[in-house]
Amino acid sequence: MAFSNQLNTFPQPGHDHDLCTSEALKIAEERCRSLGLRFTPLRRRVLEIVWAQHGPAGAYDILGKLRDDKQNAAPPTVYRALEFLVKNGFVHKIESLNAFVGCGSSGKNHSGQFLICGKCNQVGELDDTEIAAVIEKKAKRLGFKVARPTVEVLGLCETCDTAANG
Amino acid sequence: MAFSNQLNTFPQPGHDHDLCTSEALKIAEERCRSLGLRFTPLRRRVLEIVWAQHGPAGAYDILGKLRDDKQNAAPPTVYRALEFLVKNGFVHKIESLNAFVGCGSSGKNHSGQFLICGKCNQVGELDDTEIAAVIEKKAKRLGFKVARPTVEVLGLCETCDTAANG
DNA sequence: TTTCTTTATGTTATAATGTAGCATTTATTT
DNA sequence: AAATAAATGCTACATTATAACATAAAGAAA
Repeated sequence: MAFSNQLNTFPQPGHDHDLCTSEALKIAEERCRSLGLRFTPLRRRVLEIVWAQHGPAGAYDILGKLRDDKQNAAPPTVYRALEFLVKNGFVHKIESLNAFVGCGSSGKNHSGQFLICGKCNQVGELDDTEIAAVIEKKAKRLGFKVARPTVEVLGLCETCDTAANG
Repeated sequence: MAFSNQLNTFPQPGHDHDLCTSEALKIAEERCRSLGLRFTPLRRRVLEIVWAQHGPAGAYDILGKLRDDKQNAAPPTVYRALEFLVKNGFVHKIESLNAFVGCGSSGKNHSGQFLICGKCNQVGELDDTEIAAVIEKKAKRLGFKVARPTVEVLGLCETCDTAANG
């Protein structure tokens, strides 16, 4: 399957937003089927909402959106769906923002590396093996066994930087 | 000034805990004086409490301890002191734990790199220029201007790993 | 010194984020 | 069809963090 849009790295201003979402949903659906995971309507809907933002979404933002078509939704509704989506690699939690973003490379490597623009709040996913390798190497040197490495880089994306400084 | 104890990297089981604390306080005091910052009794006490744990401390844990000798302390009391301490590099916030640890290298580089043991909850500070450089390089390649890079590695420290797997 | 100004702290209330626990429903297996 | 397991509904609550305004303390200017 070939996808026309970049699900990785930093999202470009003019990119096709809806296409990202529909591709992500399709990938999740397929992957769940092949793994025997239950991609329920609720989980699907939450994933859709997360992607619709194409930027970090707080759990309560998601809850608000979810309530548009599901009035009885409560915090656990969202948190449980997110738990499933995060556990299975369809969504990442950005710890420094207490927010969630769709994973641009579900199923592949999951290094958990993010570029967070402090201006437009967009998040780019890096998934860089060299970064992962250096972290692994240095940790190992200290006898530390790496389980889940996280890199969250706050800064300024190219678009915002250009807009600000020419 | 030479310090006998390792304020950096992963704390060893037998290390002199109190010495870490007193050294960290001394460093903070000196640095504040030289920079014209106000190292008030409250801020000093909060820093002391953070170091006393020698592991990540939640804001409300700190508040509890603070109340032992300051009954009227409230959340803003602690959060404001922490804000000062973080801003000036004496304390780091571990985003993935919503907790705070004393900075082992106040005043030097502040790469914000942490090894977090999921077993004993100890946190080691890395401060590795190679890791920082790779992140910087890869971000730059995407036109991203790095402001504050954070690396939080969840895993198992040598002590816990040895204890578990021989 | 005395006043002015800034910075820090006190205090109350509330916002934002996240979970526990148990009932009910829906799916899967036997 | 019955039994089991998984997911969701739902209430209540726990944890983390901040807003807003009053007071006090420190530093700068007169």
